[in-house]
Amino acid sequence: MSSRTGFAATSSTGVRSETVRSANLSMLLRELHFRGAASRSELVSRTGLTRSSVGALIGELVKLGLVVEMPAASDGSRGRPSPVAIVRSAENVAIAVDVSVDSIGVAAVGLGGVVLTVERIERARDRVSVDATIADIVATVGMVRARLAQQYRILGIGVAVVGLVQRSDNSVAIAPNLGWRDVRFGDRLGAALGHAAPVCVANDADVAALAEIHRGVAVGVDDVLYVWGEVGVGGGLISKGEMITGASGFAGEIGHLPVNPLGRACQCGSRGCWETEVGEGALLQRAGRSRDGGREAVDALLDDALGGVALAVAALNEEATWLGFGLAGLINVLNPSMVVLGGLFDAVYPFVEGRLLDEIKRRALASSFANLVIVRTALGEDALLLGAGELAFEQVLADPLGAIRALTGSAL
Amino acid sequence: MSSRTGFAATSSTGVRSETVRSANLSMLLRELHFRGAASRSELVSRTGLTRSSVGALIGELVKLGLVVEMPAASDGSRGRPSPVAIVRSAENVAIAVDVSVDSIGVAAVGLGGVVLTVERIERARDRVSVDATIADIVATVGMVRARLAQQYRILGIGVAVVGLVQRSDNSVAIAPNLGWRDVRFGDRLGAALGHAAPVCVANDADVAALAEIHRGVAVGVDDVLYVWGEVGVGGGLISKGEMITGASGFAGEIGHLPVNPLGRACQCGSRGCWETEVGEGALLQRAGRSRDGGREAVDALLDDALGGVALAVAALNEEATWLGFGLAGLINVLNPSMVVLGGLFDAVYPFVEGRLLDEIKRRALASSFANLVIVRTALGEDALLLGAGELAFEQVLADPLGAIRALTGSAL
DNA sequence: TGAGTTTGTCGTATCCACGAACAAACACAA
DNA sequence: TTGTGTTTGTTCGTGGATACGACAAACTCA
Repeated sequence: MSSRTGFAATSSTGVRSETVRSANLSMLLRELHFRGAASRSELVSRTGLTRSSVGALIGELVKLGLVVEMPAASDGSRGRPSPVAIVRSAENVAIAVDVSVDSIGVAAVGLGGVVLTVERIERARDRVSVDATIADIVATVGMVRARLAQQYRILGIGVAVVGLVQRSDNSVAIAPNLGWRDVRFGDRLGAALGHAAPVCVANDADVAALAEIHRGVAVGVDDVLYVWGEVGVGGGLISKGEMITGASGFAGEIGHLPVNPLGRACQCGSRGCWETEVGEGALLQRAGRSRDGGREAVDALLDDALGGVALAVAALNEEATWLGFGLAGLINVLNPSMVVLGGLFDAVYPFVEGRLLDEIKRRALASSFANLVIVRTALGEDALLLGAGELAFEQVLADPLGAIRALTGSAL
Repeated sequence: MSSRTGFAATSSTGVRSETVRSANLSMLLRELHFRGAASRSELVSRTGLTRSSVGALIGELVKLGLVVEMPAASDGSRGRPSPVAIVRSAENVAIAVDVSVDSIGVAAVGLGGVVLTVERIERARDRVSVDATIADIVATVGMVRARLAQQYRILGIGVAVVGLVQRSDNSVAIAPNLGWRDVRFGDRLGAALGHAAPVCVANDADVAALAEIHRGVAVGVDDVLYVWGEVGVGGGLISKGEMITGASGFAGEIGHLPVNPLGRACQCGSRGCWETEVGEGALLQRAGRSRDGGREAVDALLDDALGGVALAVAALNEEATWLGFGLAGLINVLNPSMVVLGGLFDAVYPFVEGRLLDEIKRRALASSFANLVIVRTALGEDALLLGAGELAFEQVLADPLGAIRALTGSAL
């Protein structure tokens, strides 16, 4: 069904002509934000709008302080040179926050996706309460902001949390590793920061997936399955270029796909969940190590495997088999054109590739496997912060005029 | 993220003012098609458009022959009565086709979702070739059309096929039960029917899900998991009110979710697929019956269970357990707000309900289970035809003016 | 029968993109 | 250096589409 008319069909709200303006502004800003600086003539050909329209629209974005135009330098080609429009990264920032168990990361991300400043603080396991977390975030945001020299405004605040996040109200339904339950985290953090910019909270795997489709290996890919492993396993599901959130925002909990009826108990209450077979603990245990050795233990295990230690190799083989078992199922269910592996799975990939692909090929439908690409993440440690930045920018990108107007104290 | 601006954000095509007209026409027609007849004043309040706009738009739909207005009867309330707009069902029909293994169904579905005429022909297992199928469809369409008295026009042709359908080109990638492989079915059927109306082909489970969200129990529900069982198991995934098709259109093949590492071989080449545990064959075999006894054997089994036959009860209990095992996984992955059970699962539901819910509750995340509703399908045998009708109407609904114009010989 | 209410219709205003005409800025060749 | 051709920004008028206000129409109720 190529029914992409350019409008969302389900919204039963009438469309006025101002909506057109808003949509075109949004489109242009998205273009500059995601695909980088572009000359006006490039924008004309990319958008299909006329020169006059693009001129007026860019003018409005400039007036909003989101974009500047460079004075039209000659690039050697014939004809009058076109001024290059570019987002004002340094002046329009998002505060990106990554709430993990062992650390809290905060970054100022400039429009366009540039990480301007990063601060990460480690924290003890007894400082993961909601209040302590918020206090730590506020302090770290202060550090980040102190290091920003120029004048700037904050367009939004994006937060990635290790837990189930209810997207409708930015609340955390449950975060087992933090001991949180039904916390209106977005509201509370917003109040604590005391800033006008909207706060948007999401699950960490979803945020990582967002980073991957906007700034990573999956740029331009419409149907992506992002799989992230560590102690637990999380996933981000992208369909038609958009996140599948599910009814409450809990979609993507692929770590709790039951795969082994005879498996071991999972912390979620079930047993035989995928993450009990492919999580860090299972891998380490199979290699005869302590389940909670963490990333260092995994690295040691991989060294062993390189050295040919049989137990390590066997453990990785079993990891590959179970990884393929679960992935094949998800591929059959979702038919993605790309699977992106992150975290633990990124690390072990070189050791499991052959067996993993065999297992997937054996279990996935041939038609779905045919056009599938499996890749490792291209983003480093800042993936979550990049994604949280995109989360924060989403509102401005969707409606530049409205969002900037909403920031009343936005006199740049 | 409530970034529903009314426009699709990713489309990098400029929006012109004609697009506004098209979107509003589409919206009004959708309203009348899905929610039934409505007075002009109702439409005004539902869409947020002004009286003048609604008047003009309805006028255009009338001119296109899609809608008629009833002469404004008084309904007892104060004020000037508003004329009621209603779709012209009898004059605007879709040809809906259901290609199953044992039979072919063809219906004429009127705009608004009224089934005007149905014909179903049984066919032998040796008449499932592509050519024979197309011939049978053409003949049956002829029978259906002969029974339509009034003058009418065909707006589209929707086809549900038991197999993997590539949505981009309406081709069937593989249909094991029919022995088809890489068949450009849409194009060939269109040519054979020799009609101007566009042909749209989709997987049968997807089509059934479409029927369910538009005309069944899932009307108005945005995130739905439709699960359909028979010999095989299929699924239709709805996210934010739209079908998740996957990159090629193969998404929803939940029957091939691996669930049992020690399971039996599946026809897909893998082993331990969900459908080898919950399909008709498995249920019958566990009850000591022949695997391919078909629906009659299942009914007999259910009778046995009612009579307290131990083997039948045990088989149903095991069915419940495995059904819950797979459903829990899908619920964790997709976080739907409603699961709809069809076919075999609809039939066995009264016998498995308790154990099924227990199993899901045990294995699904509490947060995802909390707001979940599990229901049986509300649609009878014609579900596939209703869904195929919606498939066919989609283009007209998305762009009434353009679609009608494209039907050049559309002089009603 | 008249007052009050709700709704359709018509003309005007507004918003927005398009298109044509013109000017500006460049490369290239004589 | 100058002129030509090319590409692009700008300005202004036009057309499409909805909003808004005024007025007429149709109905209920007292």
